[in-house]
Amino acid sequence: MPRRPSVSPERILAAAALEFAERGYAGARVDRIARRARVNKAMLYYHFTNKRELYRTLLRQTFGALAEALRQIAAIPGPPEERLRVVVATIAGFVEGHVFFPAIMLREMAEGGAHMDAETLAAIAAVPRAFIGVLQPGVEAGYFRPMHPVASYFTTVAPIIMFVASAPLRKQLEARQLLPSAEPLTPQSFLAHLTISLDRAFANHAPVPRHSHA
Amino acid sequence: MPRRPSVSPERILAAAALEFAERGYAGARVDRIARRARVNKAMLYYHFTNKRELYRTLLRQTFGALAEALRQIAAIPGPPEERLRVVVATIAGFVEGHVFFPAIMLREMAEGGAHMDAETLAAIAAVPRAFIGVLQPGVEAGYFRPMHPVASYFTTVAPIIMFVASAPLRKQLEARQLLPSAEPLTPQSFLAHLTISLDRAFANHAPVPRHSHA
DNA sequence: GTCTATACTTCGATAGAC
DNA sequence: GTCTATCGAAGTATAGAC
Repeated sequence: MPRRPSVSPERILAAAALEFAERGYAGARVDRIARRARVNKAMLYYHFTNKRELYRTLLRQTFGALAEALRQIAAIPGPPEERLRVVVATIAGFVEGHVFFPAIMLREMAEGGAHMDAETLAAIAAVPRAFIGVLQPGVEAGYFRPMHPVASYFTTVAPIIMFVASAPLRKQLEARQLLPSAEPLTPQSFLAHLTISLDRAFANHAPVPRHSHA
Repeated sequence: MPRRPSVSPERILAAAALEFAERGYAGARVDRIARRARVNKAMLYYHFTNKRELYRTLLRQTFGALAEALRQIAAIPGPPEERLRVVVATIAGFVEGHVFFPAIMLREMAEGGAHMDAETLAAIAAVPRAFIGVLQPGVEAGYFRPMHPVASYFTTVAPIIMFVASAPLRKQLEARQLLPSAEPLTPQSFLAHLTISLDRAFANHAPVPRHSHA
């Protein structure tokens, strides 16, 4: 994923991603996106019609890519616990390659789906759907305890997204020594903590049911 | 906490809370805040100088109140596991009384501390500090497994905030049947899920150390 | 403390030449 | 496809009467 794509629409999308992540939809400036992409503003409108369409395109593309990455995990062989670990690693890896994503995801939840059309909503929904597609078989097979799929989604995804998205704010707090932590928490050790936590949180301690006698 | 305080500054703050939560700092309109508070726009500037000061005041007040609520948990007697449950319930209760809070918290993390001064940063930092003040003694006493305090903070708080904040978006997805969930997940059952999850995730399975032999 | 009217600025979007 | 110039709307903030 090159940081400076040579084709205009891609460069514009890359610049838009950073701008929307940093400032939000309302705070983003079309002028600034064009400048960051080193294209003329009229060029931007030529390719994307308006600010809203540019934003929607970015959302569709980004959430779609994450959903696709998660869907591929379902095919991985091995115990459900292992796939859960891969889910966490996959989201973390996606975020590493799309640094703008956590902020945009937080903002979209706060906005409650404003400036979105049906297609964009579907792309967003594809992420929890893919997650649930990977995790739920493990619940049904009795490896994980009975859980509402949406609950397992938020318990897993929220910490990753919020931890990564809050990095700039945490950095500010640490610089002013407003956090009591001895050593700053690295992404690696946070992911290790989360993986262990989810392993324990989701494990089914009851005997694995063979067939339902209902 | 009355929804329609009779004094102007309070009414303005209440209106600002909703507006900033729904639209974010850049998307919020001073005109709209004034209208929602049923005060003249000039009145708003008379009390709060400008939009930025109004926003900062809101943040200080809100994060300060949550931190205060969390600090009081440290005094509650009983095992650390019980205090962890109280922490979850306290945050959930706070959110219930401050419906605007989750969206604002998500937006602030995404913004990375823009438009904040030292005092506001300190108020925000007070929340994790208070959380850690409640949880960390349980770690040191060996009731919880060794964890970086900031990691435990995000593992606990992120799911609550993101679940509640995402309610409007989830509602949209459910209305279009884009989520595979049989029944929609209620806040109550989500909190039950999270409480059990954290209980297991944080529990120390190793024997409780008496005194360090270091 | 409260209100009306308005100054000043910024921003999204387009016209129209090349 | 690309660029310059600019329009019109919307927004923050204030002046100044009461």
